[in-house]
Amino acid sequence: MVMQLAEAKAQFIANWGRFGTNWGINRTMAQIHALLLVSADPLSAEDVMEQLSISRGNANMNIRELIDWGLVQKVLFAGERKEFFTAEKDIWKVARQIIKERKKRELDLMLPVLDELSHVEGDKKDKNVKTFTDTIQNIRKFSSQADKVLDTMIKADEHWFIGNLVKMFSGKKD
Amino acid sequence: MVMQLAEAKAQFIANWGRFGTNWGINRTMAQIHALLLVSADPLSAEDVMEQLSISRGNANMNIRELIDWGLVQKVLFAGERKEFFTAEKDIWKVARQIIKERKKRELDLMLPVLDELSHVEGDKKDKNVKTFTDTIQNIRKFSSQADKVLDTMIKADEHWFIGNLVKMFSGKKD
DNA sequence: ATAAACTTTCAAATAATTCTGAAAATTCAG
DNA sequence: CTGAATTTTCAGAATTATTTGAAAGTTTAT
Repeated sequence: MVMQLAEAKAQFIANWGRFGTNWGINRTMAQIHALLLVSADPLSAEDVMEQLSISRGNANMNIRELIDWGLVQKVLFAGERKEFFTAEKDIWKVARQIIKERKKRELDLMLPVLDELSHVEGDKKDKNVKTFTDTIQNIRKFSSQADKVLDTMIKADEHWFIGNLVKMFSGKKD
Repeated sequence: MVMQLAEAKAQFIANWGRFGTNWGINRTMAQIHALLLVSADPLSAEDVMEQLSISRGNANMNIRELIDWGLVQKVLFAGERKEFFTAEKDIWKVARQIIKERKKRELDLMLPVLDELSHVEGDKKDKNVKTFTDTIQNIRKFSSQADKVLDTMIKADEHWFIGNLVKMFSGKKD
């Protein structure tokens, strides 16, 4: 079955919105992002309000949030008073930006907490103490490995990264 | 500063819970998971209710959800009528299980939608049509690459996987 | 079969999040 | 400056998500 652009766009926006809620992002923010991803030209706040049937305040706040995340940019046109907004369309760049921000907001906050928690006072023979310290260590090790891998991804060029993964995954157990 | 076990445990549970909400998981579910992660022995529903000050219904529903996710198992003791629960403590296994489930619940649902959306009717010269189809294609390509990488991770053994990543990231631009 | 022990369900209550829209603030052309 | 155009703010409303707890359901020992 073949769709018209308007219907396909609506579908994409709805799905991207639903998807977003699984990632701690609110539905509207994800929908605005989706709308900008598939719009050829920058849109004004009014365009966004109309196309998604949302209020001015809501549009404003969520656009600001998208700008904070580095996923959307302001665009100004000569002679136009209004601000317009556009989204980065290269998905590899989008993914890297999201990884970068989430790492900053989550992993970088979690690591010091784990360090703190690894100094627990108590009898090493107590199995509850042992389980606690072992689990925290385990998480700490995992997290700092993830930290390194993510840092590399953030800096990586798409082709280099994907090329390496292909090499890695096609070579079986080498 | 050195903490007592009880305090450290409370801190860990609180942080893991806060963390979870960024991942589309509700706070209580993440807290129960945290509690089980640092408990040496399996806990009963009552233990969970008491230690987290939550109701029976809440404990029951969230434990079931954790079981659905494959992160928690029921444990029965001979002669005991009550059910007990325990969590997998190896974080690499936990991460793989989460990847597996999220892939099933998200990526596997998204891919067919993207396929559907890639058949848009319309003038190829229309830049809105072009932007739409290009963006969808871009996302599709990215998603199916991610799909392959995640499948490999799900099957991978920790040492093989980490070993390869280290090789990949220490070799610079080879 | 009975009943105690335990688990599950789910309607209603509560809490958390998101959204609205009008007012305040800002910007800028004239 | 002035005031029209535009953006930002935020208290209250609306919506959505989570939690409670009592009743219903299930299991098992006797």
